[in-house]
Amino acid sequence: MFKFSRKIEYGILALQYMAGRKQELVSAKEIAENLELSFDFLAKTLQTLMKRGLVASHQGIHGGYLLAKDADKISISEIIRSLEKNISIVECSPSIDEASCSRMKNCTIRGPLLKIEKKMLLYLEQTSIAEISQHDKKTKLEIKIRN
Amino acid sequence: MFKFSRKIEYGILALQYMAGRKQELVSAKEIAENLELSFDFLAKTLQTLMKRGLVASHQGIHGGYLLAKDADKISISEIIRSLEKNISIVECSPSIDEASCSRMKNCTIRGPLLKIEKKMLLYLEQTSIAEISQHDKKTKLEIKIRN
DNA sequence: CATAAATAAGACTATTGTAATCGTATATAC
DNA sequence: GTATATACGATTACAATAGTCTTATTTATG
Repeated sequence: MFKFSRKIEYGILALQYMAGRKQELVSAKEIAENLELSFDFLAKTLQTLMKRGLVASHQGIHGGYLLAKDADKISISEIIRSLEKNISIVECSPSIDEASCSRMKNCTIRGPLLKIEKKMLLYLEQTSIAEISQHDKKTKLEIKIRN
Repeated sequence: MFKFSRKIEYGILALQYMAGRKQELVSAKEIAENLELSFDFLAKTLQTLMKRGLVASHQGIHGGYLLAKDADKISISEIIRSLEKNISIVECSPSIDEASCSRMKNCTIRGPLLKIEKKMLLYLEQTSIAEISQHDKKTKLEIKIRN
């Protein structure tokens, strides 16, 4: 549990890449080659981000993608929410009814867990693509995401 | 992604239950019946928590489990670390070598992600079973964890 | 000492979610 | 009209989690 999925990884990497080329159309192919990502998987990820309004696309020859808004307005939280069905750490939403969970009436831990979740999501909300890039430029960390 | 696994759910529920019966031996059967959990799955979870030193066990008739330390000394983070292989949100550890990831040399996001991770884990570290129980007594939230 | 009730532990299967791949359609610059 | 790009659905492969079952071991107690 608790791993960032490859979708999220690809999303963050691609958006960050695009942030470095403001306003320019960047093709999925270029991103995949430069970051050594699977083209197929990246393409699908970018298409999802497009549907969710994080990036804009342009079809046809010389087409590609660009950020739909400033990098400092795109939070990690928003990326996750765009790519995953559900960002919450607990499966039950506030709107769920009693029939779907027998523990409903006297569950003792959901409240506290939602509090934890709120804190974690707040931080993800506060961290933007711009910040990540900034951080990177400063520290020049050499690290990897996945084997 | 980002869901608490059933193991974690069971661990938190069981530890909280045991916290309410300080020093007493509580059988897995009792916990399973009262919280309506799968006995098999709970038993396995408790055995793991025992190996990790979070609970102590007593075999034989009238046997059971009890907390190995005070409820305010058991953090959510510790529970997760005890039950999952790896709590980190990124798969690459600081000790990993370049051969295992081609992006190693110029990965731009791991540093920032580790920073995010550190923040989240800090909060999980700061939240104890005792706090969760406390929270519950105050608020009497009626919620559930899973369908 | 026999028995019942409890934990300990490993093996196995099922289910689910994620990742990866492929084929085809559509748009568009030239 | 062709080459190159995105759009999108279908399908397969794989891995992690969840769930089940069996057997062994421990121990209080009559």
